Amino acid sequence: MTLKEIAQEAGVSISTVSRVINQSNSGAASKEVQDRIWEIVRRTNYTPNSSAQNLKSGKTSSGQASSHSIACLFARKPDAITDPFFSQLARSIEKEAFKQNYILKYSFTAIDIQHPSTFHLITNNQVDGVAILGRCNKQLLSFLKKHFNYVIYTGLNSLNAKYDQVLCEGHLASEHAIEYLIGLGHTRIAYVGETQNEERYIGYCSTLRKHKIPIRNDFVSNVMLCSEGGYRGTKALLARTREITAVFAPNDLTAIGVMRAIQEEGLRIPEDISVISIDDIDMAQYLSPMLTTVHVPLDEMGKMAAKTLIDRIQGGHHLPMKISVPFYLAVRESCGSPRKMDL
Amino acid sequence: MTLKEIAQEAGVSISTVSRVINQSNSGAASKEVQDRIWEIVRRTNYTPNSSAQNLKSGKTSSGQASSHSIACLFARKPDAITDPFFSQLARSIEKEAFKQNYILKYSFTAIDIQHPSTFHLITNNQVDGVAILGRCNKQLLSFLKKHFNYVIYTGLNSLNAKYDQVLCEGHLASEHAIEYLIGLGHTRIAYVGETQNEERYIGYCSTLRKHKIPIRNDFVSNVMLCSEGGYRGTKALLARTREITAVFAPNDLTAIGVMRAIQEEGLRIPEDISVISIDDIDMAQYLSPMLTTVHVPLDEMGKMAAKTLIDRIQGGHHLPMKISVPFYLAVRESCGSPRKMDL
DNA sequence: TGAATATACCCAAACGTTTGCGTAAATTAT
DNA sequence: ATAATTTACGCAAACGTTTGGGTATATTCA
Repeated sequence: MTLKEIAQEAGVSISTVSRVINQSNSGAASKEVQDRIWEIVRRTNYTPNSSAQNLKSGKTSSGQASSHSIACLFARKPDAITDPFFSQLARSIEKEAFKQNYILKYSFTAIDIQHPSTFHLITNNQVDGVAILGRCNKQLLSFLKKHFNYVIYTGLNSLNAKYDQVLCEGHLASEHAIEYLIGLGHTRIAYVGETQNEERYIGYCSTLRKHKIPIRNDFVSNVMLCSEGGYRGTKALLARTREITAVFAPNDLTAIGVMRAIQEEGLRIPEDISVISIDDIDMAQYLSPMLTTVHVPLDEMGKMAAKTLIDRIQGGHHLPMKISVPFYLAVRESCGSPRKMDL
Repeated sequence: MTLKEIAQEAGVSISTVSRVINQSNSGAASKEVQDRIWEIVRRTNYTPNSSAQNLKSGKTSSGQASSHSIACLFARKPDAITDPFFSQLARSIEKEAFKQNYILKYSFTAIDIQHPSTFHLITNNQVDGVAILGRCNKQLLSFLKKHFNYVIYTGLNSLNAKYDQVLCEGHLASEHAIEYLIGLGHTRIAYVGETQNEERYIGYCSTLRKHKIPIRNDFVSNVMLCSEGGYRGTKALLARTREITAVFAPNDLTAIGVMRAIQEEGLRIPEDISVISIDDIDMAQYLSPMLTTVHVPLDEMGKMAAKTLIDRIQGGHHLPMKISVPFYLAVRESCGSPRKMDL
């Protein structure tokens, strides 16, 4: 079904049909004609050909055509989508976007965004804006800068002030967690997770420093942020030293592996070693012991991200906004005071 | 950059540029002209406007234009994307598709696929094929039937023989798990998970029946497939009866909640109650106790799904294929023999 | 009653491609 | 040397929309 066919059947011109369907008031049609057109539209299940729409309205040189759609880019690592932190974020972004009549058009994960075919799709003004989930490197950033007017960083602090951001301030979240441990009496706190470009690690360091607690190299295991990483890192850590009384993992996924490794070594959580992390993914409260973790309001973040991005697209604001979400410590079972003999 | 501009700069006609770029030999150009054109293309980073391409080549009535892209539809429930089973599947589909120069264009999760705006996007021949993740209802199915030539079911048995399928036979996986429990000596095996339209539940029932073990209503908790569901279902179950010696959960996510509930009641796994499930998501082996579960080769499934769908798109086969992936039991720590007194 | 305005419509150009057809010039065959 | 063929291109239509600029007819105002 095309406008032409509808026009023929309704006995009017194509322009009239177009205007009626798009409700552009400029050249209104009579109630009669409108009804006739809508009847045909509904009966034939007509849907506009978006290629034609885009082609027509996508002015190459000046304005962008609005496709009422946005994209999600999992920038951090290839399988970010399998990290609940990001997939939950994507889900809530989509939900909110949908509410506002935008759709989540692409959500790329394991692919190289700069591959020619992707490049095509992305650059043919097919999406109005992009939400970057996770940090992205310089190269990717400059690529995006070139091709998108509307970009928002979601999830992690990007250290880039040019675009909107909805983020969880990693160093603050870490501080929250570490302060809690210190409050319980811990001083020998290990770190298991990525250390490079990881502000959650920076928060770990700065908070210890603040309390004049030296950062010991043998207390730090640099591993990838996943259960396996947590497991391996902790195994190595415990092979190195048994002095620690607590482990801080930068995310829950890692903490799961950390806990496993500790328990496998015959140690108890929290009696022998406390475990704390950040994120509070759905399953955190169903682990044994229930994970004490800094709750990051993922759904709220996603919602805010979508709102902000769409507002920006619609010209609602022009200066880069930086929205930090609040978090709180979900105190559960995996942390306790260190035993006397440890102190 | 448009063909027109390139043509101008190269001093040739648009048609020539188009033909050179698309390497359609019909009206070849001289080596000289070709070089000149390609030089401009590369220098200016020209990318064809896919809207125009689609518009032109997407014959409404006859053949479809190939966009070298596919879509993923999370059909089962709104937040399927946060279930590692599905997100891992999506990831591997994308990976393989990308290898074959297809891209994963849309992946809808929490949205109503039949909403007008989505409908538009989907039906404007913007994707070559669709991979449905999870089971989908009649309504959705007939919708898809109408609008897509190429559809593949991935993950779960769809009981529909018209389309390609790459699946894990749920009842067999269940049988695998239950047989193992029975082999260990269990007879009082509970089920915690969805019961409607759930073939993993069917497998649970049929395997028990096969062994002449009656299916007790009070051993079955009908809850949603997530950690919370597992937790609540098991809590209710244990409030009802303490006779059970094992719990079968249809997926790992649910099993996490099941384990938590059991441990919270002061019972030990596997000494007091064994827990078994299906999927073997990444973190299954980092739980305490390590989860004994039926390993489903998700990466292989996704890979096969993408391969099959693309092969179908390219006309490689025409009859619906049904590919079942093999699975094996990953025996770990969460199952043991029931204590003597239980028997 | 005539002029101004509003209503209800249509025409046609444009968006960037692809492609059938046409046609000169260059090459080959006879 | 002429005819037949090939090579190397250009012209223009078409895909389905949107939209600026029309033009009749109908309504309102002075």
